[in-house]
Amino acid sequence: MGRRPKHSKDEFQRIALAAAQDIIAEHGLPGLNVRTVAARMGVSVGTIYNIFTGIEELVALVNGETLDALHAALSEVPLSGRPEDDLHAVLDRYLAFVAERERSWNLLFEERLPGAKEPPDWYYGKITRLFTLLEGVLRPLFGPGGETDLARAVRLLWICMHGVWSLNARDHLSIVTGDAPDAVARNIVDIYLAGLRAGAGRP
Amino acid sequence: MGRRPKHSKDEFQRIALAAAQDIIAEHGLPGLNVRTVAARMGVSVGTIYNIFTGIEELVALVNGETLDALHAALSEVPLSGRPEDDLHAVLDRYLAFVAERERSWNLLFEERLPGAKEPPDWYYGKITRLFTLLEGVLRPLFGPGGETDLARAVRLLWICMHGVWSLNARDHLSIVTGDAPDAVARNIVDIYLAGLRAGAGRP
DNA sequence: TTCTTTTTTGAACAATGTTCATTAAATATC
DNA sequence: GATATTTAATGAACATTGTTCAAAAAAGAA
Repeated sequence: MGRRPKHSKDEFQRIALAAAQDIIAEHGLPGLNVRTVAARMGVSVGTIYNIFTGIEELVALVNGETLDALHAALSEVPLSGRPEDDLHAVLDRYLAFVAERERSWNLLFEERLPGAKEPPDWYYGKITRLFTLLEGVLRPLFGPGGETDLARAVRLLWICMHGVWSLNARDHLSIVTGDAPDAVARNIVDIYLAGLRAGAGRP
Repeated sequence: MGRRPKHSKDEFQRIALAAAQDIIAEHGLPGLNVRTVAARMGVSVGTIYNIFTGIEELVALVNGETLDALHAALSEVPLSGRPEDDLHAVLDRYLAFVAERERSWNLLFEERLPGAKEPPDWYYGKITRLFTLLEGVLRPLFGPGGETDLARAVRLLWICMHGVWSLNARDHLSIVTGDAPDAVARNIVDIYLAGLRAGAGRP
């Protein structure tokens, strides 16, 4: 009863993801587009649209893998329970991760499509998991009943970090500062942490 | 000895800038492209390339005007010499400005071209002028001889703000937080300021 | 009036995302 | 086994950008 697909949709998505990662590794983000992915998969462009609703979905998949890898990396950092020490330890691993995976990291900060669609549901989960990890680091700074403030503090810090990488990905960070991105990130974390320690972030 | 240009290059640039601003006001950023600008100017696309090296230069012009207007707005805020009060006053004006000019503001955070070229020289000046203004606000927090730290502190805060608007411009802020962008900005400023007051940002 | 020079034009190109009528292959039916 | 049915896969074609450049148009010079 009808032609059988060569691969299931999930298999196809995994193959497309691998193809995208190869392309990014070899040619960087500019080399990533529907046609190159299709060519490397050995299928036609139309097949990409049988698997995904559009290229943005594939990009989300790549970014999902990046977020997973980041979470895995940060999970391995041993924690002491001292927020300052731990946040710095996590920050070091974070910066190493960014340096290791510069190309796919920058894909997190690219907007590729004219029609802005929101990311798939599972994407939020991956972000939330990272926030949960960071909440574990900063929790000692907030008393019991401070979970809301804690959650907010983590997210604000994430947003600040986003500023660094967003500027850096477009080569615009140097308009603002002569410092390297990791130095900027460290500085921000230090000031932010001092602010939290001083009692800010609790309305 | 040759055909006379209808307008000088500078005149043409001003006309193009006005056309671009009209388009942004009427159709938003998605409506802004070489053809719409040319059409509204009543010239052909080729003429755009006689005036500019590419569309990115026109975008820079619009952004330059936005930065000028922001500087003008912030300049009018009366200052007391108390960093916390003054920074909050400036922040209020800043947030009002962003709300007033949401569309052209977001153009600051768009990357339009594949080939990344750096902004023209005058662009740096406009940014620097804003930093100078903010340095005036925060200077009391830094002793004499603290100019380097002061300059850095201002730039770091700018980068953090960039994170807010960069996420917001792509409708991604809601992935991270349920709070509105201006609330996020205020929170960040408060924590950052507390950190500076606590003595962070001085190596 | 004719020629020269310079501006202005807009058709054409390139790169990208996307669609959809057509083709091809696998299974069902006889 | 031959035919019909159904569904995956194809890729030419479209749409939308930014960009180029040979040709046309216009203004002054000869």
